[in-house]
Amino acid sequence: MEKRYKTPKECLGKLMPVRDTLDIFQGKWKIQIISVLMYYDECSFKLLKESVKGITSKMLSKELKELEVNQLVEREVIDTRPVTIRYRITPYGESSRDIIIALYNWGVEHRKKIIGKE
Amino acid sequence: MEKRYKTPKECLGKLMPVRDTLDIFQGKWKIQIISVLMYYDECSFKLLKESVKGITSKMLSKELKELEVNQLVEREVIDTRPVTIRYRITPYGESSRDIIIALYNWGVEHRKKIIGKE
DNA sequence: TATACTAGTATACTTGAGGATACCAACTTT
DNA sequence: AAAGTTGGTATCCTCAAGTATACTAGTATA
Repeated sequence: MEKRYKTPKECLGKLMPVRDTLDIFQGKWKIQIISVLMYYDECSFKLLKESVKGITSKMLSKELKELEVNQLVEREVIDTRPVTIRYRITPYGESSRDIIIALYNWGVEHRKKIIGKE
Repeated sequence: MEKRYKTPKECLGKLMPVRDTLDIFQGKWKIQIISVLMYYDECSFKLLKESVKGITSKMLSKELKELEVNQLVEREVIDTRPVTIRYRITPYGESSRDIIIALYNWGVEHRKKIIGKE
């Protein structure tokens, strides 16, 4: 059995997938938007804006477009009067649920720790 | 059994822990630094800088300080000549492993999907 | 003596993410 | 006809995150 050393090069290889993920979910809003869509299953622009507290129309619109490009979210126009727009997580977007859950759980524990101290 | 409706207010409650977590891990580098520290168990400043590709001394120093403040990373000065500095994940920092794993796994699957397309 | 290494600090600078505000089209309601 | 609703755009602006570059103390090594 050969001896293995940990190297920056090997480390970078392990780090790459994490970097890729961070690239896609970067920014203040994308994770929050996905979380909200997972909560509601489907959602109008207005309801999203109310639920992702603090976000402006401009940012919400921009972030939704980027999430669409990456096929994490889909936008459906329904021919009613007036037109209804429905945002929804795609099946692929569903694959990020583990990330959301991990973030959620950590946040819950973190809050317990912080409160326990004060 | 009472009927339950999903509301922006209830949604915000569910979203709060996620927001808390995002606040702490925000930025381009913190998750990467933690990932690298988990890879090596312990690590010098130099090795960290080589492994977190692209980071500058200033950013690495700054981010490490913030991670220390949040008790996710510890810095040990060892009285050798020259002085050795050892960075390490704290036990509390270890609790973020699930997040790192989720990000890693998603990145791996994402890469498969992207490559499969080209 | 001169060069090199570790672990950073100091300073100046850039840039783009995000915020604030106003506005718009298409439609409905009163 | 006027006001309200949804689902956004269009501009302008700010600030902090991040970059670039140089430099330092203390030690070791050639």
